[in-house]
Amino acid sequence: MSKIEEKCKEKGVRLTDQRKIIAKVISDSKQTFGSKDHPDVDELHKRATLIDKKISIATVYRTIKLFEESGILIRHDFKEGKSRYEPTTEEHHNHLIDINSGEIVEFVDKEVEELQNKIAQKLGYKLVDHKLELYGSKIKKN
Amino acid sequence: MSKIEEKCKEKGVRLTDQRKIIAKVISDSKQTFGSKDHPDVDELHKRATLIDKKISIATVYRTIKLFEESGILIRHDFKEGKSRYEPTTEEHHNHLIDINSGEIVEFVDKEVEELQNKIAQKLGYKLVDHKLELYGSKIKKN
DNA sequence: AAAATATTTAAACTAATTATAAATATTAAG
DNA sequence: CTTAATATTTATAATTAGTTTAAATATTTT
Repeated sequence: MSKIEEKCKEKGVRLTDQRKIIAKVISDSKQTFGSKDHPDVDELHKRATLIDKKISIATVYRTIKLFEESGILIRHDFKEGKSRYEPTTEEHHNHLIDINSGEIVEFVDKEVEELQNKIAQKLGYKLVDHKLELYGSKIKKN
Repeated sequence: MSKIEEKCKEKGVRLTDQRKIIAKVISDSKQTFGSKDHPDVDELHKRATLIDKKISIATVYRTIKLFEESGILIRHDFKEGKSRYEPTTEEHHNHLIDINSGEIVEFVDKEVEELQNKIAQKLGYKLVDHKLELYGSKIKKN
């Protein structure tokens, strides 16, 4: 059973066949593609239909939304228009997006996290969510 | 003449009546509403029609795009779906979005800027663009 | 002032996403 | 277990933000 399936049980989300498939697809994205993945809805649908060719795009959208609301996965709206998804990880991380290839590099930086909290507090706010995205191009070594 | 009109001249963007109106609306957004504003296209259109009720939404979209490409204004894609706009400022700044009211607080933090550069470099990238958004709720004082 | 070029308008079109109604599957009650 | 009640899925229609197009208007060039 995938980690996402476990989480569904925890959160009381009923697991239908379709949801199991979508859960597996998302789970696998991290496993087999590594942190470079983060598929969009079309890609999730495409991968899901490899398992069950009858699954509809509407179900993918609905399930993704359900999973997001249950904190099972995270949606990202990078600068490209389409949303991209990844399973929720224990540790919060940020993203660097390669502007040439679209590849994603994940990183964690404690300093940044602390700084963000400090800033919010100074402005009189309680930090609820935050987004740090770096866009860059690869430095070639010689 | 508004600052944005001046910039258009600099960049060689021809100023039609409609563009002048839209330029004024954006200029005024910072002036009269302060940093809390950042209107979306609908709001820009609404304000523009107060000056000329014949101006079409397509022109607003086209002009906004033109202004953005000329570096005259900045588009933001916060978590709400619609893009919101502000005139380009000399100094780069970040945004804290009030999740309850949609209000925006702008802030500058040198430490954050430096940190971002350092992180990108460490990952082997040249930082081209970056986005830091904090989402928070107001702390009530007692 | 006429010809060439650019912009605007209104309306049609896209792409991503959401809602709806009928069909199918799941759960609960007898 | 078998029917009624509830939830989910499918296919399709609707919606929303944004873009494109063709005809009308305006601006610039000659």
